[in-house]
Order: sequence, then structure tokens, then C-alpha cells
Amino acid sequence: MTNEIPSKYDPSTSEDKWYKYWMDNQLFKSTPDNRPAYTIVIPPPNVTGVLHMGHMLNNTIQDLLIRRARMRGFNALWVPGTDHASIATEAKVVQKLRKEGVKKSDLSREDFLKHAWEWTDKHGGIILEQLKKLGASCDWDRTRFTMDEKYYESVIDTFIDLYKKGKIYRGERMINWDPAALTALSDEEVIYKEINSKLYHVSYQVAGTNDFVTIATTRPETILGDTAICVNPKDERYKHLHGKKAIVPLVNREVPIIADEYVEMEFGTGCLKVTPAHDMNDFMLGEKYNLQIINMMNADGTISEAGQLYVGMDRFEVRTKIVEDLQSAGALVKTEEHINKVGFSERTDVVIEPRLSLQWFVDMKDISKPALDHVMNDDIRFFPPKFKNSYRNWMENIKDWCISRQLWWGHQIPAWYDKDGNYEVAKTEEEALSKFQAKNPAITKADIHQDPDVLDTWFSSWLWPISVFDGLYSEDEIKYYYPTSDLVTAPEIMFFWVARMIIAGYEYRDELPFKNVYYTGIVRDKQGRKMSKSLGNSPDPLDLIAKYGADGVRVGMLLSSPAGNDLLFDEGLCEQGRNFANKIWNAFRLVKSWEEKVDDNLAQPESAAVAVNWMKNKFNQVLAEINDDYEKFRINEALMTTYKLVWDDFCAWYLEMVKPPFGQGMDRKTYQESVAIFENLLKILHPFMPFLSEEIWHFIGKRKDAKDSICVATWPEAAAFDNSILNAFNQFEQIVIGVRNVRKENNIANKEAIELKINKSENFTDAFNPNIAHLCNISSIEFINEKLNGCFSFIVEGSEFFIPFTANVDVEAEKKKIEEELNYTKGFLRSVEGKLNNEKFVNNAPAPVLESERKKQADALNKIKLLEEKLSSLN
RNA sequence: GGGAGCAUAGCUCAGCUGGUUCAGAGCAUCUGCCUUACAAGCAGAGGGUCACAGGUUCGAAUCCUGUUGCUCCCACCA
Repeated sequence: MTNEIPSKYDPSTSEDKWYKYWMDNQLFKSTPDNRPAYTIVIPPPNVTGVLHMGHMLNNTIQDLLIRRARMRGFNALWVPGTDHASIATEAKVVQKLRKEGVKKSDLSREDFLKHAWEWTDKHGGIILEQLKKLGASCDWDRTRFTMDEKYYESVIDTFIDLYKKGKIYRGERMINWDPAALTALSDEEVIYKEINSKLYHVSYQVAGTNDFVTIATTRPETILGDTAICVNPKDERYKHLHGKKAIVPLVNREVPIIADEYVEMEFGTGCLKVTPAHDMNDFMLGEKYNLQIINMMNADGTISEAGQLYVGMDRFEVRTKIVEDLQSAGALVKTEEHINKVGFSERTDVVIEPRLSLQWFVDMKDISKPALDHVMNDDIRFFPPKFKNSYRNWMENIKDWCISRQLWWGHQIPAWYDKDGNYEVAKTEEEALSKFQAKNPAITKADIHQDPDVLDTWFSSWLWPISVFDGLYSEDEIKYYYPTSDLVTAPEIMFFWVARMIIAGYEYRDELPFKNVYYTGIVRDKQGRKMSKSLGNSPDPLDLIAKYGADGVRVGMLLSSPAGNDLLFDEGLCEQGRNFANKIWNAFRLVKSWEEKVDDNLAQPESAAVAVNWMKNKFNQVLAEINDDYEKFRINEALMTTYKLVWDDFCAWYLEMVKPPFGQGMDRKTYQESVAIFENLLKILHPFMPFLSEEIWHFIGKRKDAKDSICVATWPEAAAFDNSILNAFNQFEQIVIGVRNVRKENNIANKEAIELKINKSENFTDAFNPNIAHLCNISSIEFINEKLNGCFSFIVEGSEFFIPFTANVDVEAEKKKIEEELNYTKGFLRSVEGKLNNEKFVNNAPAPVLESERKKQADALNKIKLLEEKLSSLN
């Protein structure tokens, strides 16, 4: 029978089968009942995204947590879904249209959105299908999308609510402007890169004199917008200039020379040109000194009419041109090489332009307070906790959130404007109109228009843990599932997303959105580079699954990724996972083969009874460790502990101990016990390896009915364990290793039965005697009270073990070995006695430590005695 | 510039509030084995001044100080 089961586990035939089985039997479905809820909401991937290694790691961990919770009797719900990813998706649609020769500006908003929805329908959900390959046990009937009708509504309601509370305002601010996407970006969407650029020294004439003052700038094109020169008030070099005016070259504008501590005297010339419309800090100076603001650039990065010169030219062309012109005008003093950091758009990778514009903001100061406090006091726990520091740092210095984006794909801002620029925030056009009419009855629909901008994507995803339930389901559902239990995400989006969800949670439910946040690391390649599509160093997760099986990949990913630490990914890890699956598979083949060997006439051998008892205790001991690891989110530890339990304790020791001798039958009791133990192992393996564990589950032991899936099997109950049997096993293990070493060193074949004589010490336990004979091919065990000559021997815990010499004995090698052990033990004794002879140690060390040192001393003395006797017996 | 963290075997990491010769695990490496579940396997072995220098202590990988090297986050100097 066994030979009908292939010796290699083949995931490809089993994985799709079991996923279908889970779906058919609706095992991932959740509706409220009287069990406690355990909820995870997926960090929604971009709707048109494709699964990458980061998703793999992240979702494997979520699946692991949810599967374990399900088995532990929780009503486990994992809510899947996708994010509309406003700017990323819009950029892709624009790009696709461009390839078709269509410009966004040629389309109406409605037509563009039609294309965007087509794109979304075509690519959306691919990633969710990929997650199924991984084994993700989401309740797919609850799949949500941030642009679903109900979700859309809750986003709009939130905006209106915050506006009414005075937490949303509209204001003219310096924002990060993406001149390619033509939209504002939040600070978090700007990537700073070090760039080799040039520092241009340009001289400005001091008005009414023949004096010149030299400034340094990396952006000479902004000279067109200069409205001041600034020096440090303490700077002796420039004191004579205070209150004077300077003439901006080329445009010949007179601007004030102001003094402010902001200027660093050491940098450049210590003299700064001020362009309030095109630099964050200059804007600040502009406000402080009431400077003129000249917006000399258009939205697309070309020079505006206000710039006077180079109108319509691109900002980078102008940079080259203006340098030439400054040179011809004799205003360019010199050019230095300079490394500085320049902000780039995360999405379009063009240089960000600081830009003054009217945008919508959320006032974060008050609403973020509870979110800070509840993380700091561990109401919401972070794993690893070190991330609390950066969280605190960000929250304490939180700035208002610019939430408007000049895009079409997203939640359109519910504000309407009349022709004079007055606005009303309302849910519908009708409502807005009536608000306008209350002030001016003459206004008609034709006079007002909705704000064309949409909201920042994160303004919808910050509601995710609430809004996946909100609207579609009853308030009872939210009460049941919210707060969710654990959130698994990347530290990179701690501010974008995690912090804001916590803020929204307290603002809208007056409660935390989740209890624990587990931060995964970044998946890197062997050289430590982040795995990314553009670098081409990321394997396709689906290829990996095809090669190693989903279980193999899951194990591979989890083996080396402690919370918050980066995962250095290497295919070897998946190989290890696959090998582990195969090991379990073969253990299954062995146990399965016993099924038909069961002989009711056979009594359970004593060795098997001992092994079963030990294995049960061992299991309980390890289970306690694993449960503890899970509590602390030490997932890789839980896996490694499980791995060793299965591979070493179960396969290498237990199965060998209960395996009947060749050609003999199996007693029913041992068989049943073995199946029961195996089933328990499968249960703790299931969160790591859902497919394999399900496959074996159905072919070992009896299943009640079709729905008797391991997914819903009960997690083993933690039970007490007997340390004495575990200690006895350790002694037994050393004895077996001792015998194996004697065999190996002296070329005694395993097939050759040998005699073993034991001179017991008081520490010797008899519990495993039958197993020694069984595992080591011992023909007879005899207990003696003397030293034997002419034997190989070894010592375990004071007991001496003798194996009669065979023909090919190497006495010298044997002596050398004993001498080595003797030296080691003497050295050990010296170190122990060194302590014990130290008066200060004896006086200061606590009693238990002293006692243990004394015991070590006694044991060592005894061992030395035995070894010396042994050595002399060989002479 | 501000903040956080890290440095232990070739690699990835454990090592909790100082106390087993405390220096560990897995992988990798090496040496034997196709032993009737598994060569995707079995049995063994080697491998580390715990970054460096001081200090506290009877005792330090563990606590303190400094040095060096690395990583991340935040801010952004024209």
C-alpha cells in the first residue's frame, strides 16, 4: 500500500484541490455568533497591483495568525480588499491612454473615469487570485474596494463630518507639487535623493551704490521670483547692508535686504536669495517679513508670465539658459560642484516643485492626541516595540495633512464653488445648492460647480478597519468585529496608514482599531538590496509556489523573519521549506503503512509504551513554548520550535522507537497513539503549511464528514508535562549517541548485534532500557557492578557503559579519547574550584549558585575518578 | 542636523532581570553511509577573543563609558 504513495510530496496536485475544498465548504466564511471574534483586515494592495515578495511575507503572516485563531475557537474573520490607489492607478491609466494616442486633457472627467474603471475591472483582483494560491483564508464574500459605493459614501461622510467639526480647512500653503502628474503630494510621497548639482554664486547690485552682494543658489531659474535677499543679523560681513535694497539681475527688480537668523553664515556666501513662491523656507521668511510673492512658474514646471523672461520654457532648460545669460551680464561670480538632496515624486519620479496653492487640509493637532497616548501606554501594542519611538516622534511633531489631490480617480471632494469662489461643503449638489440659496436665492445649479479634486488615497484607507463593515453590514457587525485583533504591515507605512487608522479609530469609534500591530521587515535579496520590480531582483512569487509549493514558500519566508527585521530572501529557504514538507510526507507514509500491519494479537511492546508516553510529554512541553512564542509574535521561533519537534523528536526519535522490527506487525494501541500524536502535530503545523496538513489530515485517522477539515480542528489544549520523563529521555539520548559513536569509531556495522553492560550510577533511570536495545541493535543488556577490561566504554551521568572489544579495536585511539575527556573535565574542575576557593565568591554568591557549583565539583571529581580507572584498565 | 537601533559561527539569528565550560539553533561546509518512511534522507565532525578599548563586580556576550563600523526614521542648508 505504501508504495502506492509516492515518496516525494507533490504540492501541485494537492494545493488547488484543497483550496477548492475549503471554498466549497465555506470554511473561511464568518458571520457574528456567540464565539469571540478574531479579526484581521488586510492591508489593501493597490487594485491593479501584482503580488510581490513583500505581499507574500505579509499575507503569509496574516494567514498564519488567522488560521491559528480559527483553530483556537475564535470566530476568525480575515477581510480582503483592494485600494483604488488614486495617483498610482491614474498614472497607469494615463500612460495606457497615451500609448493609444489619447491625452488625458482631451477627455472629459466622465470619459476618463470610464477608462479608469475599465482598467480597474480588467486588472483589479488579479492580486487577490494570487493570494489564493498562497492559501490565504480570507472571507472572499466580504472583499471590499475603497471605491465601492458604500465605501465611497463613508469617505465623503467623514470629510463632511470633519469639516463640520472645524477639523478640515482650505488654505493656501506651500505644498509638494508634482509637475508631471499635476497634483499636490503629501510629504510622505516625496523621496529625497542625493544629487550632484552645482552651486551658482550670483552677484546682485546693492541699489543706489556700486556695491555688489553675492548669493549662492542651486536653482538660478528662481531668480525670476526673488523678492528679497537675506543675511544673518550677526554676520559682520553684511551688517552694512541691513535695510538696503538689492537689484535682482536680469529682471532688475529692487528687493529688500533683510536679516534673519535662519541664514547660516557658513553656507555658500552666507547670503541667501529669497523666493517665497518656490521654496518652503523662503515662504516662511516671506510671511514673516511680509514680502511680495511672485509665482513665476506654471503647474507643469514652465515659466509663467509673472517670470517676465523665458515664459513658457521648462524649468530645467531655463536653468541652463539663465546661467549663460547671467554670465553674459557679468553677474555669475563662480560655479561650484555641490551635492544636495532633491525631492522626487514617489509616483512619477520627477523633481518636486514647492508650490503655493489652495488645498484642503486636516488639522491634525487635536485629533491625533488619543492616538499617541494609546500607543505609548500599550493599549495598542507594537511588535517590535522599538517602533513606538519613531511613532511618538512623528505624532508629537505632526503637521496638518494636505488631503486634496489634483486628480480624477478617487473620492471627489464634496465642496461646491460659486462663481465668486465661495464654497459650501455638502454631500450632494442639491444640498450644496440649497446652502448657497439660503444666502443668495438667485443662485442656480448652473452657477455652482463641484471641486474637481479628489482626496488623498490615505484619506480613504485610514477608515479601512471601520468602513469594511460600515454601510454594508449592520451596526451589530461592527460592534462584533471591531476593534480588530492584529494588523500586519510594513513599517514604511506607519505614518501614512497605521497612525491615521488609529486616529480615525478613536475619532469615529472612540476605540482602538486593532490591538496589536506586527511590523514585517523589507524583503531583500542576498546582497541586501530591496527586492523590487525595477531592479529585477525579485522572483515571481507564483513561480516560487510552482517550484516549491505554497507550503514550502510559506515556511521559507517565515524561517528567517523576526518582526521588524528585514528578510534576506534566498531560494534556499524555500528549498528548506519544501524539504520539511517532504519529511512530514514520509513520516505520513510510514505511519500509514502501519495501518494494514495492525495485528490485534500483538501486545504493545514496552519500548513503544515508553516512547508514546515520552512523546506526549514532549509535545506538551513544546506546545507551551510555541503558544508563548505566538503571544509574543515570535513567529520564526514558533516555526523553528515546531520544525525541531517534528523532525527531530517525532521523526528521528519517536518513529524509530515505535517502528516495528522488519517484517513484524504493529500492535493496535501504538498505531492509534501514533496517529493521534501525528494529528496533533498536523494541527500545529497547519498555520504554517495549510495544504500539506490538510492533505495528510484526510488520509490519516478517521474524519467525521466532508466538513471535518483541519482548518476547523481544535488547536491542541495546553497540558501539563512530566519533566522527569523528559530528563530520562535526555539520558537515553546520550546513551544511544554513545553506542552509535562506539560503532562508528570502530566500524561496527549497525547490523551486527552487540552486547551492552552497564554499571549504573544513582542517577541512572531504567525507563528507556527497552528502547536502548531496540534502537541500538543490542542483543543483551546486563547490569554489572564492576569495571570491565577489554571493552569500549563511555560514561553518561556517572553510569559506565561497556561494549566488548571487537577484533579491530584501536586501543591507542581509545586511550587518546579518554585522555581528552579527562583533560577537559580536569579543566572544568579547576574553573569550578577556582570559584569555590575564592572567598569573595563564597561570601557573595547566592546560595543556589553556590550549591550548583558544589554539585559541579562533586560530579567532576567522580567523573575524573571513573575516567582514570578506565584509562588504567587499558594499560 | 535630530532621533532610534544594531555589531555573537561562512549566512540568518537566539541568548529574558549579570551565575551550568555559556558560548547556542537552523542553514551552509566537511566526513562516512543508497540501513526495508524519506539521498528533498541518515549518522557524525569542524567552526566564534560574543566589533574595539576601558570601567563596575567574586563573576560580564549580558550593566556603564568611550571608540569604530553599519542600518533605519524624521528634518532638510539655499
